[in-house]
Amino acid sequence: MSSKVITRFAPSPTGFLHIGGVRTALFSYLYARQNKGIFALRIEDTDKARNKEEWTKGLVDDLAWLGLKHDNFSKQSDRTEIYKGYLKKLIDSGHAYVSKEIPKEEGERDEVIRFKNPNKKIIFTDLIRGEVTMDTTDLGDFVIARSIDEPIFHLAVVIDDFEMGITHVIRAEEHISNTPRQILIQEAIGATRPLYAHLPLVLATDKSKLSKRKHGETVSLTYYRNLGYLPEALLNFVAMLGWNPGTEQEIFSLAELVKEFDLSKVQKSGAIFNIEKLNWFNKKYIEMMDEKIFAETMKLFLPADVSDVTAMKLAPLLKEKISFFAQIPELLKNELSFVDAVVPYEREKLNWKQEKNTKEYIKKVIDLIGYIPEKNFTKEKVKEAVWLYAEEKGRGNVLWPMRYALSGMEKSPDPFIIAEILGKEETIKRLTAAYEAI
RNA sequence: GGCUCUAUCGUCUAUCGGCUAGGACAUAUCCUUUUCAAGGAUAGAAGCAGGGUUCGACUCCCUGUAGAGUCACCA
Repeated sequence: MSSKVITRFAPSPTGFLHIGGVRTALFSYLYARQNKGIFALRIEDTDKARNKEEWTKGLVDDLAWLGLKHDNFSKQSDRTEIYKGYLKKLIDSGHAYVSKEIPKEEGERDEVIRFKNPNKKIIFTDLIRGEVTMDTTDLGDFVIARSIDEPIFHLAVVIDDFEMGITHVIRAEEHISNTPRQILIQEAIGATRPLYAHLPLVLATDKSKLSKRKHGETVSLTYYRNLGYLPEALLNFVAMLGWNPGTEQEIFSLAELVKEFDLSKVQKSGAIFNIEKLNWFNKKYIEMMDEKIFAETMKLFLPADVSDVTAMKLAPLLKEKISFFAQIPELLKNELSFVDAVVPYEREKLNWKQEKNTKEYIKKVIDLIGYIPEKNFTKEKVKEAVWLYAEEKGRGNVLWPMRYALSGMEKSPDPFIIAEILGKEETIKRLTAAYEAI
């Protein structure tokens, strides 16, 4: 019988879900799903001093937002009795002992439980790195519990992985040096050894491990979530950090990742988190977004004073411009500020290059679009009304002043879409103002 | 410092002994275009160093170098 694959993601609730954690969770999820296995979420909250219930909620919520559904959920704080049983057995069998200590720091006990280190060489196979050998001698008799009721990380991990039947421990590279001592504990309690896969680290631009202390809030998923990055884009981006299918495909849905992901193709070296690439992925996913969903999401980032009608007209424009939603207010304030009011402009700039007949062109444009019924004032209709004339007189000669009169800016979207956004009345008003100014 | 891991364009990476070293992001230029953006095209840009092994090494081995991780009564 081949045992069913069971993977787990085991964060500690001491802060926001870390971007590296996102990838660890994703790879564990992918591996479980592609093998029709189980993906477990386990909250490692043995350190009472640092944990907060709200972080647990945040972790669960973030994972749900990403679409990484877990099949079962557990919390180490619910399992102290179980650890206690193992701890007793370990002490009775001589694998562990109560040790008198001299507390070095505040909060430290004068009595802890240490593991009796057999001081041997541990060799384990890592699915990504191959064979790793370490001598546990230099570990000494390490602490496995603060007291009989308070196990620490190493003990709890081993017991849980064993009891939950975890077959594949997929975790970050920083745990590689913890593995030998965990294997020692496994052997002492008679647990089977899971398969290990230590993922390369996600690095900051300076090549150091992304850490909250050093790199601030930009290491948390929440940060990107709040900026309006899409979960699909984040997942896709993070998946390509350290893994690739060996083909030239870059855009992958979660379902495709489940199909294509290959643990043995995971990179050995750390990957720098490159925001530019994330932006590119996110832009691609925004392009693929359904219009309605885009509009709804967009509203969350729109300043309160933008009316729903204007918002709807703005949507297609914004959709092709932004990389992430939080860029919207800034865009509205600068590039798209003409929506609210005429931007004061320089009269001479109404002329396309050295053109002298601008006044005449503007007049004609006002006439042409005047025939369009107000309720039918769309960018297609406006273009239709003006296009032939523009072709005749030279597109630049006609369209540049039209656009400049409407936006007051040298760079802006095309005049037709601006006209639609402004509406007939405002469009004619602005064109007339330009006509009179020149 | 000990232990461990890692090492191809600026960044993410392909190559599992045959390479004119491929792709993507970013950058630059050009085209398209009323401007911007988008789109299209093109360009520049890499095998850490030194030894082996081999007909042939980016690929395998060794040494060095560099970087990272870890050395808690955190996880």
